[in-house]
Amino acid sequence: MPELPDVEAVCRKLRRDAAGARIRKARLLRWPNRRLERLVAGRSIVEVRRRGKNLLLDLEGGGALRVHLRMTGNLYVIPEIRLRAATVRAYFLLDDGRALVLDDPRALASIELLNERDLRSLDRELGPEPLTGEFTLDGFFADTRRSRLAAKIFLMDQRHLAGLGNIYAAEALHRARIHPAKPMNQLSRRKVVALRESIVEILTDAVQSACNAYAGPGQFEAGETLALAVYGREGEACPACGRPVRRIPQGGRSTYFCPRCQRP
DNA sequence: AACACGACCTGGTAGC
DNA sequence: TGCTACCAGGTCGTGT
Repeated sequence: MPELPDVEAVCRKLRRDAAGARIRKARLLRWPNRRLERLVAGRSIVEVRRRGKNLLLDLEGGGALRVHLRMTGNLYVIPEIRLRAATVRAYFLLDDGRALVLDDPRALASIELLNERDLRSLDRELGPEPLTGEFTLDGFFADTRRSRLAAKIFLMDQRHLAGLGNIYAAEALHRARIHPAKPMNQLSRRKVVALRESIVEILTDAVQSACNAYAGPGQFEAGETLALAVYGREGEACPACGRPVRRIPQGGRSTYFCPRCQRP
């Protein structure tokens, strides 16, 4: 689930459901942490934000809960505590009887309490947000000149750009017609321009469709999902040229691309 | 610096 | 059916 668009959808939903609520009691089931439980109890959630793939729940009095959903995590508010699910890794009982739940089948998600200094260093460690004015062409281009990393690996490195993952890195490269193994500093300026535009377009669309899809339990679940051109489509026809999509390993993960549209 | 690999976890699915 | 092998949207640490 969670690359930037999915995390953004979760964030918007929580902003609606959790911002303003007071935490009565916190329980971390997967990684016992009495200190955190003690420190957040009684504090209100004043704002919910996203930085890259991190969810930040700002707390009254300073500091924030940082939640990273990793591969399969989800964070949501339910009307009351039904904690049957073995996949519930943490929960926060709210003053009004509802509960904020961190649900994660694979238990890879993480949650921690950050002070103001931690927040600043998190911000420094991450690259620009692709859907804001921080993501400038000049800044991005300059960054690409300093790296010989394969384009796909570069895009997934959160220090260059915050929020892309395996799916949207591959999709953006396909849209910009760039081979995933191309060394970043060998891309022409024209290609970097195209890549930047592709990233913004893809993520904008994906945020839109993620927000529709996550409208809420029971709500219109059926928001049309964003069509992926190459990700997960090994052997299927490239929507642009019809050649079969290929899968290659990169950095221990699968990269999907079209060998005709994306030449080395 | 770049890269390869394993670790963290569980669950779904394809193939035999 | 039951088993195995491999795959999965992310990051971190280690070693070469």
